[in-house]
Amino acid sequence: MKELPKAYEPQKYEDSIYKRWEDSGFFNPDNCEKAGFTDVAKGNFSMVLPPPNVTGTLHIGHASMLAIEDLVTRYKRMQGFKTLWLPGTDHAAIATQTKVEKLLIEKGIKDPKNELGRDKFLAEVEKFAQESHDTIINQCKKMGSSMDWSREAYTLDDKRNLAVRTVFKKMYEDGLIYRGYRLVNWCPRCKSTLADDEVEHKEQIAKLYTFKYSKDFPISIATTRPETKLGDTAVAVNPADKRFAKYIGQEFLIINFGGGADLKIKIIGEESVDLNFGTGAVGVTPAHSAADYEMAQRNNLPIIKIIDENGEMTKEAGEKYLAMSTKTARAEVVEWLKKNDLLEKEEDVSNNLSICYRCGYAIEPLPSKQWFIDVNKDFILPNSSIDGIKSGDRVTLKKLMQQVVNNKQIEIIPDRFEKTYFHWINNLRDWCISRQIWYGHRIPVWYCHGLDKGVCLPGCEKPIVSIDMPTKCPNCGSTDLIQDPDTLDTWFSAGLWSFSTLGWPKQTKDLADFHPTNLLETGYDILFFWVARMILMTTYTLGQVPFKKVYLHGLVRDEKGKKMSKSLGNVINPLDTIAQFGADATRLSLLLGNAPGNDLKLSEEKVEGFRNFTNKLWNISRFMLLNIPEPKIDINTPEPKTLFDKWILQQLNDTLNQVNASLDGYHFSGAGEHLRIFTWDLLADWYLEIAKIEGHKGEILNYILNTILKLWHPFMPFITEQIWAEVYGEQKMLIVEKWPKLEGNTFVEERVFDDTRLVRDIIAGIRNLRAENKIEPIKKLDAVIGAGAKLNLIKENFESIKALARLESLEIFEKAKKSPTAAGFVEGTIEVFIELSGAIDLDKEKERLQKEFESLTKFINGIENKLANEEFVKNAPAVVVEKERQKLQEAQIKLDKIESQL
RNA sequence: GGGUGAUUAGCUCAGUUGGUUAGAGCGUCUCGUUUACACCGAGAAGGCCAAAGGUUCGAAUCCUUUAUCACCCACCA
Repeated sequence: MKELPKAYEPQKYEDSIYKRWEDSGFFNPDNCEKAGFTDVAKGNFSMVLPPPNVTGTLHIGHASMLAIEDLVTRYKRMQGFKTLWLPGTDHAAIATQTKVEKLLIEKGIKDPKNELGRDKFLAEVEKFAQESHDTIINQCKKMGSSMDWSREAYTLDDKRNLAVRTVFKKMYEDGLIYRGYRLVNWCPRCKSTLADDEVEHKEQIAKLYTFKYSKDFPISIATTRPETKLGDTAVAVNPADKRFAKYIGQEFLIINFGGGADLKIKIIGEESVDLNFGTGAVGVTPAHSAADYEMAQRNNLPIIKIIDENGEMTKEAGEKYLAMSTKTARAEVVEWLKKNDLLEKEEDVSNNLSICYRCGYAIEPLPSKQWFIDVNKDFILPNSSIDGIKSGDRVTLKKLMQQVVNNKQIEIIPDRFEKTYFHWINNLRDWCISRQIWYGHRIPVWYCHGLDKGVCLPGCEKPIVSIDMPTKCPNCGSTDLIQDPDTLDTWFSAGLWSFSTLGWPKQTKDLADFHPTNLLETGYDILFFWVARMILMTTYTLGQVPFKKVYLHGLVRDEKGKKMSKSLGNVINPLDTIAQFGADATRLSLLLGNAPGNDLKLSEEKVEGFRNFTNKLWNISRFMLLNIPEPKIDINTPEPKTLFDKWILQQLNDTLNQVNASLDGYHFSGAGEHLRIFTWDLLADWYLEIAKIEGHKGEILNYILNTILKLWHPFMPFITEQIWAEVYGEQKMLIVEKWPKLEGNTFVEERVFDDTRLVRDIIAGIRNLRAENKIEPIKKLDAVIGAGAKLNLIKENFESIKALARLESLEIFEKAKKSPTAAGFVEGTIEVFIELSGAIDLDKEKERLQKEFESLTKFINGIENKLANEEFVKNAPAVVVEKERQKLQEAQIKLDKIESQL
C-alpha cells in the first residue's frame, strides 16, 4: 500500500518532473513513434508555437497560449497521434530594436545607432535577443510545455533567412514584389515605415481651425493640421454642393502662404466630401494624408512633400519653415492666419490620432520609395492543393486568402472571426514590407554602384534580386555592388513560419509529414498581423494552406476587465503564480471559466482556488491509494458489485464522453468543468464516502484513479505525472499513456441514475433536517422510512444511509406512520421521518411543511395548465409530454404525503 | 460611420442543435461528529436570465428594436 504525503507541494516536484520528460525524449514525435506509443491509424498531428517576441519576458497572455496548446498537444499525444508541437521565437524587428535603443539610452548612450554604428549596435541587439530567448525558453518549461526542443527555430536564423530570401526572389520574379514611390505610414521616432495594420488610432481632442488661404479665395476650409496646408494642391468639394460646384475646375494661386511657399490650388469634385462637416470643403494635401493622396491620384494633382523623415518641414514649405518641427510650424501658420485676418474659427473637436503600435509616437504619412507586395496582381499558381483553384490557374494573393477560408479548407474558430477576416481582406491594400531599421532580414537586393547613386550603363538601374550575394553586376560587370540597406517587416518571415520551421526550401521529411499543420492556436489580436500573412505566404509559396484550423483565444485581463499593464500595476506574472500556487493551478486558472474567443478575467484568488483543487486531487488519490491493495497500471473496466459502483462507472464513462466531445470541439473550459464535477462532486463527495462503508473497492478505485489521472493530465501535467510516478514508479510515464477508451451504450442504465439520486437525496434531506433543527452533529438520530415501491433499494443501501446521515437506528417499511414528535419530508415517493423527541419545534416544522406545500402546489398547477393545453399535447414530442405526465404524478403523490403530515 | 462581443446569484462565469422548479466557483450565513483533504466537510440563503416587442404548444436559448459596456475596422478634413 502506497501512502502519499498529506499535501501537494508543487515546488518540490515540478522542475524534476520536467527534466524527466525532457530526458525521456517523448516531446519528440519520432521518439514516441520508435517507442511504439503512436498509433499509425491516427496519423500525425502538428502545431507550431506562435513564436514569442524576444523583447523580454513572457506575460500571462503567453502563459494562456502555452496552457491551451500544451493541453491540445498532450491530448493528441495520448490519443496516439504522432504529435509535433514545434517551438521557436520571433526576432520582432522594430519592437526589439526599439527596446534595445531604450535600454542603451538609459545606460547613458544618447544616440545609440549613430554612436555605435550598424555592426556594434546589431551586436547589442543580438546579445539582448539571446538573453530574452533564454528567459522565454525557461518560462515555457516552467509552464510544462511539451514542445520538441530539438526542432526549435528562430525567425532570424540561417535556415529561416534562406526561406525568406527564396520567397522574396520568387515573388519578385512573379511581379508581386515591386519598389515604388508611394504614400506610406512613417514613424519619425522609429525612423521607419509601418504597414497599415501597424498603425493604431487614439482618440484625442484637437483644435479645428477654419480659415481661407487668402482674402480672395472663395471657399473656407477646416483643418486640425494647419502646417500641412503648406503642401496643399487642391480643395475638394462635393459636386452636389450648390454653394461650391461652380468653382470645380478653377485654379487659384496663393502667393507666399503662411509666409512660406506659393500654393497652386485647384478646385476638384469628390463625392466623398461631406457637405455638413466643417465648411463642406476639404483642403487636399496629397503628400501627407492617405485620403488626399488617393484624390491626388484620381485628379492628377502634384504631390508636394513638405515634411521629411525626421518629422521636420522641408524647403518645399518655404525657406522660413525649413527644418522646423511640425509643432512649431503649426503655431507659425496659425499666427500668420490670425495676423492676416484669415482665421475664421477655432474649436475643439475629437479626432483619431494615428500612432505607431510599437512606440506610440504620432505617425506622419509621407511619400517614400519602398518595397511593396501587390495583393491584387495576378500570377500563375503552379502547384495548387487549394479547392477551387487548379494548378496553373491565374490568381491574386487576395483571391487565395479569400478562397481557402471560403472553401473551409481553413476553419476559423470561433467562426465569428471569419467575418472580421473577410472584411480586412476586402479592404487590404498593397503591403509595404521594407523597414528602415537594422535588426531584421536584410532585403536580398543589390544595386550596381549603389542605391540611387547614378547609373553607369543603361540597364544598371535595375535592382539585382538574388538569393545569394551576387559578385558582379549582370549588366555591366562591375563589382561595386551595394545591398539595399533596408530590412523586411518582421511579419514577412513570420508569415513563412508554418513551413520554414519544417525545413523549406528543402523538401524535408518533416515538411511531408507535418505540413499543412493541423491547428494554429493564437490570440485574436494577431489575426491580421500574423494569421492572414501566414495564409498569404503559404498559399503563395506552397499552394497549400498553412493549417487546417485556427483557434483564436481571447486576451487575459485583470479582475476588473482592464488590460494588464505595467503603468496600471495590475500585471499578474505567471512565474509568480507558478511559484506561489504551482504551474498546474496557473494553467487551470487560464483554461477554465472562459468561453472560446472571449477575454478572460484573472485574479490571484482564481489561481488560489485552483491550487486548492490540485491539492484536493492529490488527497483523493492519497485516499484511493490507501484502499487499493496492489495498484495496477493496466486494468480493465471492473465488474460493478453495488448500485453505487454501477453509478460511478457510468458517470466516469459519461464524463469521458463529454470530455472527448468538448476537447474535440475546442471547448477546453467545458471539458475541465465536466472533469471537475466528476472528481469533486461525484467521486470525492459521494462515491468515496460510500466506498468507506461498502469497502473492498480496490479494483474499481484503481480503475477510476488511472482514468482520472489520464483525463486530467493535459490540464495538470505535473501533479498527475507525479502521482503516477508515486504509484507506478518514475520509469512509467503518464505523458505517453493511452487515452481512456469509451465503453459502449450498453453501459448506461437510466435506473441507476434515478436510484442513486434518491438515496443521495434522502441522506441530504436528513442532514438538512438536522441542521434546521439545530441538532448537534454528535447526536445520532432515529429514522423511519416509508419506502413504498423502493423498499429493496433502501434496504440495499441501509448501511450507507445510516452512516452518512448519522443515524442511530433506521427502520424501513413499505408504509410508515409519523410519530407526533417526528419531523418528516418527502423525497419522490418516499417518506422519511426523523424522531426529534424533545428537540422538535412544532410551529417551525409546520411552517416548513406549509412552505413546501405551497411551492409544490404552484409547480403542479403549472404542469396541469401545460397538459390542459391541447396545442402542447398535440405538438410537443411524445417523450416530452410523457415526462410532464410523470412529473405531475410524482408531484401529486408527494403533495398528498405532505398534506397528511401537516 | 460600419462591425463584433458582452449583459444570467454580491463577484467571476457555464448554460453545445429551443423541452429542469436556470447551474458552478468564489464570497456570505449556520454548524463541524467521520481511517484522504481545514488548500477540508455538512447545511443554507441568494436570480422577473439588461429592456420591450415578436415567432412557437413551449424562449436565458431563435428574430426585431432599444439601452449600457468593451473591443475591432474606417480617409470625417
